[in-house]
Amino acid sequence: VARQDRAVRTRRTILEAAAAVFDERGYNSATIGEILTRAQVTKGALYFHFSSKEELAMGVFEEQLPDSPLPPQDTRIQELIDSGLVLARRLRTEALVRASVGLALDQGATGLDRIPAFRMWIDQNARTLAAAKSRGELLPLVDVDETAELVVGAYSGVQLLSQLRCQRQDLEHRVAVLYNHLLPSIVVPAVLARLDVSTNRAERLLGLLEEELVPAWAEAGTAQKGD
Amino acid sequence: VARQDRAVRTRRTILEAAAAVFDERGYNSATIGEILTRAQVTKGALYFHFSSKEELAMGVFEEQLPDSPLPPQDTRIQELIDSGLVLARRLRTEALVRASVGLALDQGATGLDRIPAFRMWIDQNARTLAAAKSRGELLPLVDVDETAELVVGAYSGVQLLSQLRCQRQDLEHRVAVLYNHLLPSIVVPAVLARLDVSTNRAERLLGLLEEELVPAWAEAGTAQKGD
Amino acid sequence: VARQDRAVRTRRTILEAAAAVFDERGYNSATIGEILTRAQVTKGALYFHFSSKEELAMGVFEEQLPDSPLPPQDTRIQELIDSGLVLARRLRTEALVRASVGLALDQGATGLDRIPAFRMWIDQNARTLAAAKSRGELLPLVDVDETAELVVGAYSGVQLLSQLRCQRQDLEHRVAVLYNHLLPSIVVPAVLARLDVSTNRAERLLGLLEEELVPAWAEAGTAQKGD
Amino acid sequence: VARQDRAVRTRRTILEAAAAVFDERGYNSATIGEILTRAQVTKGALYFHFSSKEELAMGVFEEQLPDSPLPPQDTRIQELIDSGLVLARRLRTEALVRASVGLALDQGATGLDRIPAFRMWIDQNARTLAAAKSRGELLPLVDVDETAELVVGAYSGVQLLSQLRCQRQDLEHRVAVLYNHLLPSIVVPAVLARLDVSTNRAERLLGLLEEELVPAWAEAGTAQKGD
DNA sequence: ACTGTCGGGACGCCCCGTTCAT
DNA sequence: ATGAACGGGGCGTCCCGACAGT
Repeated sequence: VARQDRAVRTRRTILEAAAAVFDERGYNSATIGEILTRAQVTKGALYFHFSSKEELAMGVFEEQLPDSPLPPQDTRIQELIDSGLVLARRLRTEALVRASVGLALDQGATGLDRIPAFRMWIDQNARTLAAAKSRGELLPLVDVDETAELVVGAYSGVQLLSQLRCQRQDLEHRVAVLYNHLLPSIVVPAVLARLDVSTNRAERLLGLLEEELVPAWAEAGTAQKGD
Repeated sequence: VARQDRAVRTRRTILEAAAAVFDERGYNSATIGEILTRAQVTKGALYFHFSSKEELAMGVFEEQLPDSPLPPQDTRIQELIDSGLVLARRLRTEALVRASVGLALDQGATGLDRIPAFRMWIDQNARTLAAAKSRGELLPLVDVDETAELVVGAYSGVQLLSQLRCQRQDLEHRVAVLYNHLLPSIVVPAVLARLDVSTNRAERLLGLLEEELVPAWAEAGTAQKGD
Repeated sequence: VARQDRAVRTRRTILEAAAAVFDERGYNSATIGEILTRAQVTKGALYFHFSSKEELAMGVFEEQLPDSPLPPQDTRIQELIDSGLVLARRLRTEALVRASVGLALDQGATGLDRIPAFRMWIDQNARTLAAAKSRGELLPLVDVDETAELVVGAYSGVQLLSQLRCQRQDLEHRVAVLYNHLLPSIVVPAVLARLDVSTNRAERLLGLLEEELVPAWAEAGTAQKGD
Repeated sequence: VARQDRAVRTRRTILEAAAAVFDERGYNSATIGEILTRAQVTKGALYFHFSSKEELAMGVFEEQLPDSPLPPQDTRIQELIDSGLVLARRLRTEALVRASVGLALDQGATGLDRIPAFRMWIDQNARTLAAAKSRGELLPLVDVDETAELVVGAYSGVQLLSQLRCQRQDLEHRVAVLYNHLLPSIVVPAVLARLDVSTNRAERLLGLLEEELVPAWAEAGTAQKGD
């Protein structure tokens, strides 16, 4: 099994390097060669784990799926905000997440099916919004699907601009601004007043997670999901 | 001089083809070869007009600068909306505009200075917002610069998602949704009630422009600018 | 006739520019474009006078044929030396001569027949050596043809090395050294003692020429040639 | 390791083909394509071993450095002659040597540092001449450095002319002629009389080398070097 | 099972000599 | 004599196999 351990590590190394390069250069300009150099791995190794550049990209793509589940909140809409803020933070700190989003937005990623990634993201938001609506958190006129697409689209754009202007350094702030501007037209005033959209909320949330309080409500969270 | 006419036409043909390819493939994946094929032009012709792929991209970039001036409106904020809606429409109908925006958002466009394009767009919005604010159209807490960046970022993302999902066919609708969600947190209620954010407004505005009523208030518009 | 004057001047301008570029870059790396720029002439003009790059090179090649005839000397061998020293000087000062020699030595000059140039040069030397021999200036064992080829070959190499080391700045000195080393094995001691191989001899000779004493023995020279 | 063997062979094949093409066409006119064809190798193979045309040229350049050491002789000046004659022979029989010299003389070889090659050659000659002088083999007025440069330059030119006229077929003869003409003004008569400058001397020397008498005085030679 | 070396070839960009209408 | 267009290659990049070791 020692063998497999190493294999897993190698795979991870490659993925990490690929993520970095994809993020910096975009799919097309990223070269296998640079990934190789950065991962300190040879062609043979890479092609053992991934049989093509495309598959490598898909590997990066899928690697970050396990969204860390977040602590449940009073309102669904707060949970929506939380996931957005946490994503912002992870975008700044985790190359794989960065590359994932980058790839999804990269027009040049020929042959990569970028739609599912957005679908998942949108659906996730739509589900949360639907739950919020059924609990009376949203204004009556809100169209859940439309809003979900809007939020994802706007978020993507904000992230892109942040990247262009300052390497995403102010991403969390920009995302907070985005939510602050969108929520008044989505959420009922009573709920709106109680939402926390502060910039450092993501940090606090992730702090909690690492304190291993996680498992507790991780289960609770999934149990509660179907309410 | 007839000679030069043809040159101008050729240049235009190339630009148009380049715009299409850049739009479809992204800067990096676009190949000179495909542009050549699409433009029905030879390498020689292309390299006579543009000395490199990069310069070609810059050509596309600059070609659409002439924002058609729009008719002045009662409120500045309505003018902001108008420019957004009109841009949405042009994005759907004009390949060059499409490519311009695509290029500006394209990470792979090495050596292309994408920042100025955004700067201009943001500044334009910031100026309009400032004017609106000084006329009491905005809520007191609105930070003009922050909001301008937000609007541009969100718009970009919405446009990107629309492209991905349906080739921008519903772009105008999505932009309208965006404005409908953002404005309540920006504009004072009194003004908000009078805004027109209908999807087909862009079409109507551009219809007017072509009726050549343009010159009339084009002058008036500039004269009034200083109010 | 004014027309023709201009044509001649244009032709000359082009030739001069071509010479410079050929000299600096070599035949293959020289580009029509650079010649055009340097000559301040358009493509049409160039292709009116020379129908191809090759022909242009041939033009450069032939332009310097008119070896300025030199004043006759007591011994034929001194005349041989004179022509070598004068060539050295012209190589330093006249771009066309430089380019001519450069082209003749340029392996990359595809399609250019470089042999005739050498033939002429060798034959010229052989003739002078033969005359010298018939007048008893040479050692009995000297093989005129062999020696002529040797001199031309050695001269070429010395020139090349001088170019490589210092842009031919010391060419005249090197040529003098060459003659000083070769002559003892070619010329009879009595003549050898009276030869002038000083470095600045070329300058003095060319000085004379410009004082227009030229025509006088120019005729005399050709008359005497057959002796 | 069998793998590596093949690589070494491939590398050699490429070098050989490159040498041939560089020799025939000159650096600039030589095309990678022709080298590929001649070597029966694909671009991938070539660019695995050499990352650019320039580096390929440098490879050719360095490959022939190992001057076969020659048997020591009674006089240093004879050793000088020997090295010249042997080089002449190798120029005729070994493509790599030919290309090396060709490249060094090729003006078009942009980016190739041709000067060191000449420096080495000149210095080698200068050292031998200096040794000869200190042993009283040379005429008192001989300037060692000047003469070394002369010899190298003249040799180069003679070689060039031989190539042009008959593909270097008579190179050894021409080199012999060169030495025969130069030596009388360099060497004292007593030594001069005993020198062997016969055309086929190179062949005899190389014959000895192959008879494996080599090692014997190869050591002796280096030991003796300091005398 | 995994890693490294060497090689294969399709393109990509662009340079450059040349022609054609005017 | 000119501006515009033509098109053949040139060099180099890059994704990827084919195997040989381990």
